[in-house]
Parts: sequence; structure tokens; C-alpha cells
Amino acid sequence: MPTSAADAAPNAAPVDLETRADDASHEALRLWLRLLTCTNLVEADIRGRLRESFGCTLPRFDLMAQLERHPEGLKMGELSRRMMVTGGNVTGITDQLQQEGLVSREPLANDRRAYLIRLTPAGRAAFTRMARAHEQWVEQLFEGLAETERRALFKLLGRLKSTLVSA
Amino acid sequence: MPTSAADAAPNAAPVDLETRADDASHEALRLWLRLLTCTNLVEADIRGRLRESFGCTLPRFDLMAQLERHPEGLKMGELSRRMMVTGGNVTGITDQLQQEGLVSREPLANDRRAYLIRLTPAGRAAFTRMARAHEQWVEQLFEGLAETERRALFKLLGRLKSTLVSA
DNA sequence: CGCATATACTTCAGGCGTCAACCATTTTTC
DNA sequence: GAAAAATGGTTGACGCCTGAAGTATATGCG
Repeated sequence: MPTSAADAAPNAAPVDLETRADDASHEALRLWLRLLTCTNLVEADIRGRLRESFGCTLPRFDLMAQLERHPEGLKMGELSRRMMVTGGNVTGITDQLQQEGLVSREPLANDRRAYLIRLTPAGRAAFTRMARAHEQWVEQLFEGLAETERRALFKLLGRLKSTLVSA
Repeated sequence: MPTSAADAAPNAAPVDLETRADDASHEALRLWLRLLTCTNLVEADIRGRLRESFGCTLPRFDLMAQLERHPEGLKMGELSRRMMVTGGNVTGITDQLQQEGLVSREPLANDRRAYLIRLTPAGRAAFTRMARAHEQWVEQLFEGLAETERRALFKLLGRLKSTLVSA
């Protein structure tokens, strides 16, 4: 939780521009802090429930979720990109899910370097059970916001996201 | 990155309520997903810069930031609560910062179980340098949003946060 | 007082995540 | 075609983070 270093006592020097700059920074900082807090709160809640109810972790769930919506299979790199984590990380999670028989690594005809990762039937079944609960949890977490608020928030985050990726 | 299990082909069964419920869930899910993405993008950027520019990690920076704004010192438990991480985690990070001479653990008169963690002069100096850059990074990351957008987003996140903690 | 409970912190095992280095296989380039 | 570069994936070292169990001190209550 970052904070700022500059809430010192006021001084007599020309503070116009600097004060404005500081204020802008503070404002952005507080926005960022709040964004992070909200994400942490939601994430902690979901992770806890996932663990309690299904003995599953969030990353495992997320990986399976990607596969679920891409039944044709995904390569490791695609998984990595979609999950916004590094390749090495995906390797580890995939290894475990494969060990547990929830996903499969199939060789690719054209490219002998790559695999195609898919949910096994068991994996699909396990994921479906979890996804139902997961959807409800998320809906509950956000239902304190009115429909219009959710829509507005969604839109603003969309704006933010687009400026972030293009920056 | 969670997704939903239900974009199957349309069927003829009565889909009214269920469809609505699904839509509401999908909506919340997409909102959550977008929130997470934005946070991840910002966090990754800042972490990378912090590492490149100062060889520091985000958690270390955050811990020091908490101490900076509480010069009277904080107990481990307070740090843990403010940083929204477990106590065990704070122990580890504090150990390292202490090793590096950036923070100090001072015994507490009333309570021999607790310490008071404080920035050392060296720690304060190091943090001040980093905080200056950090503020600019954050401001840059959000400057793609107009002032009114930032304000609106800040407000909406405040609403979300309050519903989350009270839930 | 003396026991029970609560609090402050640490430790440990294990999973997540990064980065950097590495191997194997394409693809490019000349 | 062969050397060079790019791509797909894995590995290993290291740090963050959690949950559960453990230690030490404080507090409450009979």
C-alpha cells in the first residue's frame, strides 16, 4: 500500500506548481491505493471460498477457466498471455493439474515444441461445479452496488485499461 | 482470470429467470475481471520500475511507506493489518529490511510481546528517494484519464470498498 | 493467586510468481 | 542448405504470501 512522502508542513516558498503537482500525485496515489484495496478484498474473499468449498486455489481455477472457454485447447504461451503471468508459472500449475488428471498435454502436429492443453472430462466436471459457485460469489460481492454504479464502474475501468495498455 | 461456464448453445427450455440470473452473474464477473486486469497492469508496471530503478520490491516499498507515514512506529500486527497481509509475511519482510539496516525493531515498555517497527534514518532516506519516483509513475499511469473520470472512479471504488467491508 | 483465554509474534510447509538462463524446434536470411 | 535469429517451453533460484501450529507474554475471572 504505497503512500506519499510529502505531507510536510507548509512552507513559504513558491508552492504553486509544485503544490498542484503534489496534489495531482496524491490524488492518483489515492486512486491507485483504493483500486488495489478493492481488488485485494474481492480476491481474498474468492480465494478463501474456493479453498474452503473446493480445496482449489485461484490460479488453478483461473487456468481451468481459460481452458473451459477454449475447448479447442490452448498452448502454454497462450495460457500465459491470457492469465497475465509468466511462462514458467504456467508450467508449474499445468504440471500439477495434469498430475491430478484435470488437464491434458497433447502434442501438436505442426510444431513439435508446443503442446495443446485441454481440460479432461474430469477437469471439465470439476470446473463446472466450481464455476457455478464462483459466479454466485462474485455476484454477491458486487451486488452492494446499484446496476448503474456497476455499469459506470465497468465503463471507467474500461477506459483505464485502454489507456494502460496503450501507454 | 475467471470466466463463466455457461455460454452453451441456446435451448428451448424456459430461460427467463435463469438467463437473467446468468446475465447478472456474467456482468458482475466481467466487472471483476476488468478490475483485476487494471490492478494487475498497474501493479506489474510499478513493480518492474521499482526493481529496475531501485532494486526494491513492492512489498518492501509498501512496508516502508506505512512506516514513513507513521513516524511514531508501528507494531507488527498493525503493519500486517494495514498491508492486508498475514503476520508471518510481515515477519519475513521486516527481517530483511532490518538486516539491511532500513528499519529497526524496538522493544515496547508495556508489552514485552510486541515490537515497535520504525524506519531508520537510512531507511527514511532510501524511501524518500523511491517515493518521489513512485509518485510520478503512478501519476503517469493514471493521467490518461480525465480529472472527472479519475474523480468518478475514485468515488465508485469508494462505494465498492464500503460495501465489501460491510458485507 | 492461579488457571484459562486471548494477544503478539514467529516458524514451517507449500503454493504462486518473477526473472534469467537454458534446450529444442522452427523460421529467416544469405 | 547452413548459420543466425526467433519462438515455445522448462528449469532453478529466490521472494511473496497463506494457513496452521507453536512460543511467549498479557489479561480476565473464579
